[in-house]
Amino acid sequence: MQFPLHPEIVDVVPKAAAPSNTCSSCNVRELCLPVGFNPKELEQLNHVVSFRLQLKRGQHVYEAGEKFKYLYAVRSGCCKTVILDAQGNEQVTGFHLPGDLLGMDGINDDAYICEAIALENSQVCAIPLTGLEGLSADLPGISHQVFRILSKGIVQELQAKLLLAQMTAEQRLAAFLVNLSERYAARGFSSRQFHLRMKREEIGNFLGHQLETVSRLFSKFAAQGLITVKSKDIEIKDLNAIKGLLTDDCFSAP
Amino acid sequence: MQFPLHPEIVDVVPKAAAPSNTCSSCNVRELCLPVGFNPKELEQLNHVVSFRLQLKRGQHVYEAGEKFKYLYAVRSGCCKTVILDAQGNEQVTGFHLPGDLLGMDGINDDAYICEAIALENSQVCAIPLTGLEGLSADLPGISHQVFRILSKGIVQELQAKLLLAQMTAEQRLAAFLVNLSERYAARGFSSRQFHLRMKREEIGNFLGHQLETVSRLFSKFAAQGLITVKSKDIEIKDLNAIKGLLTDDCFSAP
DNA sequence: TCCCGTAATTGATCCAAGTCAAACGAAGTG
DNA sequence: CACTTCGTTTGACTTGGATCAATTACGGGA
Repeated sequence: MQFPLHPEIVDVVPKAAAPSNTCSSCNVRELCLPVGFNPKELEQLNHVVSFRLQLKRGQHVYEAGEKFKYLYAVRSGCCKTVILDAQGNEQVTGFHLPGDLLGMDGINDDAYICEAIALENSQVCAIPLTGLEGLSADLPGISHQVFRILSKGIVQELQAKLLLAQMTAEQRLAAFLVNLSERYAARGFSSRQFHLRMKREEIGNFLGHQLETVSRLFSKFAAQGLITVKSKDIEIKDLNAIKGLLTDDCFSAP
Repeated sequence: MQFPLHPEIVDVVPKAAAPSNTCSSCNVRELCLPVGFNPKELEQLNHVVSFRLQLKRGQHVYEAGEKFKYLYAVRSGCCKTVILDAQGNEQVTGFHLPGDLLGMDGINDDAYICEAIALENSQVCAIPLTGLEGLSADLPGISHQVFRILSKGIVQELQAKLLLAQMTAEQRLAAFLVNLSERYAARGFSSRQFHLRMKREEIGNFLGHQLETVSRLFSKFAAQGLITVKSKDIEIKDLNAIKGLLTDDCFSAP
């Protein structure tokens, strides 16, 4: 079920053909690049978005080494980003939900360092950076918005560093669940029940562990009554207890 | 020997008093924010830099939680950046040499997430982001330059993630030495001999290991003839062999 | 509906790195 | 200069998670 690395044909959703498909009407606009934009700014952003891609599960949004052209905003679905080392080992660098921006690693060297792959059928919006720069004459706040979003990317990576450098496997998985729960909640989905779009192997890789470790910990958490696990369906039963694992104070008050 | 967290008095080096202290004349300008700038752009940048700080070893450039005001460029010396978790555990997020920019994590939420501390007597230049934004009317390339530098920060963190998630202790220390060696070389210092400004504990923390592990590996590398270690003075004896550790192919050609 | 390939679980064993501890060395202070 | 403190090295032992291996469960296609 391997899709071609870079599909020749993808469904391009032209702006004109789907007038409802705008940033102004997008239900993740407050989680995405235009967070806090006024209607005028939103309207301008509509014109900057070059196109929208409909991706099937397994398809690439962009590949490592490809020339940087766009930032991509996830509009629906779920993507993973991956960095490859010299020997071709994959390291999953993130899981991305609607509103998340992909491709920020490509600006520096004008080529994507990571690659982004859809974990389920997904829509992404292609936003040319030059287009945003063009807007900044009219709307001077745009550049600052991009600064903030890039800075947010840095902060997220720094926090991931903390997780990878200091936390136990148990804590990492707890942090992963809390993070997903909060992000689903922010998007209007249940924070208690959700369906994992990635497999154990990808979770393990992302967290710096093996898939067996992830599987064992899911079982352990379930046995402790913290969650229920039915394959990829997770139900959070005791969010506070899961959060409690993150503060490694083993003498914490009951 | 604990310095006050935020010293009341620091030596402020006013621009007017030290005309040679400009970006145009700075010997790390090609490694710093103005990489690739033409003389006109450099001249403009001189006026944006608000002040330069002279820091003693142990002094903070900025603290976590402090309101974001400036990006700081290391002009001389060496700084570390540190992120603190909920329990106050420190995670060293980077070691910064002349030309490196600090504080990019502060843009997102308008407050610094990390803190930056001088590891030796150091000079840093304070660059207000608003000042850079002000320049972009005249010099439209400035914003893109900041995008690139923020993107570079993201790429560096992604590579660090790869290191923390996949590499053995040996590989991490090897990567650390190669990285330092290359960065010293880029600054015109010896790539073979250098003086570590940080202690074993800080190296270990940065690499996600204990200080004992770092110490043992320095001894091991020395026993293998890859380096010599005299306290904090390192001499690289066989850079290729050290690089070879990074490609974990144990059947690599001789 | 039944297959078949993929994903997930669980067990047994092993090892890299952590932890604890002790001794040594270097650097700053009165 | 000696004292004290901080940093480093090295050893002995422990352990969390990796690795190897064997089932079991799931999901998509005919």
